[in-house]
Amino acid sequence: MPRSSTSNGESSSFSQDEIYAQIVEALVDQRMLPGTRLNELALCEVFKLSRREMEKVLLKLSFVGLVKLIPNRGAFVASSDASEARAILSARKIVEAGIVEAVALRATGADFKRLEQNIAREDECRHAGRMREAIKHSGEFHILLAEITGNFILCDLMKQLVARTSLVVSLYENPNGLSCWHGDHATLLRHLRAHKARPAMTLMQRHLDDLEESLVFAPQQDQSPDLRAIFGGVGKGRNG
Amino acid sequence: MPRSSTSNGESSSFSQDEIYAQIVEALVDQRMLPGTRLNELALCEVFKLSRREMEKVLLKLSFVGLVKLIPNRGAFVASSDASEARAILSARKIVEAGIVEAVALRATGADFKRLEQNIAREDECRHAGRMREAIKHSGEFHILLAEITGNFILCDLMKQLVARTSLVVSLYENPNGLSCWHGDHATLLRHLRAHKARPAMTLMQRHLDDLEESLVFAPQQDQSPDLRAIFGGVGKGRNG
DNA sequence: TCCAGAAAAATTGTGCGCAATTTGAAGATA
DNA sequence: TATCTTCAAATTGCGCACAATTTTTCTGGA
Repeated sequence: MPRSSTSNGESSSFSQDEIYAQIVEALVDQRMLPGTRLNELALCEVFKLSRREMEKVLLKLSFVGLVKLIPNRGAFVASSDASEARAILSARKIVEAGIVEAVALRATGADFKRLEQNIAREDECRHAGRMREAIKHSGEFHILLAEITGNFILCDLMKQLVARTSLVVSLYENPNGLSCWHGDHATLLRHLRAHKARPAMTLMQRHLDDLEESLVFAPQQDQSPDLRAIFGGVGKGRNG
Repeated sequence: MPRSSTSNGESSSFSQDEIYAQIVEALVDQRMLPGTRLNELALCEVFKLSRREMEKVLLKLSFVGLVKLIPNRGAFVASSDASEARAILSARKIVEAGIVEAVALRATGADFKRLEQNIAREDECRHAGRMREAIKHSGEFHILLAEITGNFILCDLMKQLVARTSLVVSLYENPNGLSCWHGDHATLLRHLRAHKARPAMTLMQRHLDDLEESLVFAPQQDQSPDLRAIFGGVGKGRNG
């Protein structure tokens, strides 16, 4: 008998890793906003997973800071306060400066090709007005840089940090700001191709500085806003 | 009734975090070498923890790469191959360069004091011949640097990387090498006090380069060496 | 209508026990 | 003696059921 069956034989039966990836993707795509409660049984139902296995997935998500587990209350999409948000971006500045330096010194033609393709895809989405997809590609650019270093530890770390950044942006992005520093990636790629490490590092630093400055850390909502708080007090009556 | 009871009322009852820390400490102190099997029930017995809770601790240890969980076989102290060992050190070079730069630019007198005390303690142990303790302090120096940045993400990351480095060293250290670059920390502190970021970064880089070069990646043992492998083939007969 | 207080429902926490697998040892055969 | 097979012991994997807690709903009084 296959190991991952859930008492009905025809389930789609994803593996734990796949489900972890799917949830991360949903968070990155901002389909679930910070503070959203992740009902364990509902997740089990959706993914056809036992509670025990889902518990492990949620544990992993909490270890990487994407989910907060509150005893006896359950799992919530992580909702960073300003200090934590700044720590995430600060960590990125430090780590990505090093990554960019390594890439500038050691990347090959095939690597540049991958970066180029990513930028092309992002532009494509952006011009087609599919901003959500464009933002996703934008994040993947940074992960791609980590991949090019060939260091799986940095790669995992960047996946975490990019995902957490996505949550932070959805919490604190300036609704007026147009978040339009999308030329940066292309410029960075030129620096990398020319093996100009120092300018590449400076640009990455400024890229992340700009992102941080585009955020507005006004106290807009509570530490752990529930669904009710997010969707307002309209949900009380059940009639149309 | 207290939540963490294990059916006998008088247990020492550590929390999960405390036990996690204790195991990490044992690994860092090289009281358990890479490849050592961590028997779940035995750990439950020692720490007076239920299997379920211990499972979570082991899961966390595996997430940070200190333990490898093999399905149906259990938990083993992580035994990195050469490629993984290099990745760990390479990640440290990139991250710690950034940390050192941040510390050089922003650290205060109190921070320098902490570093100074750490160096003093390490020297003390070294001169007293308590090398194991000296090595531990040496590792803590690097964690201290991360703490001084005030960035908890970098701090957690460095704790992981230092611990994993300790495992790598115990696997690959050159038995002839004396591993005597212990003046580096003091020199680094001087650079930091003088806010000389660039020399400090270069020194840290060289410090880690030296560490890496002191390792010998000869194929000395298998991927998952069991206790038998470690303690040789002498254990078959039971008579003295 | 509004606000405590209590009962009910929903949800999470976790020990227990068995199934599945691996490990170790004993036995058979050449 | 060495090697393969077989069987028993040890160990991990995991569903289940109940306990503990929180959340929601219901109720009565001001």
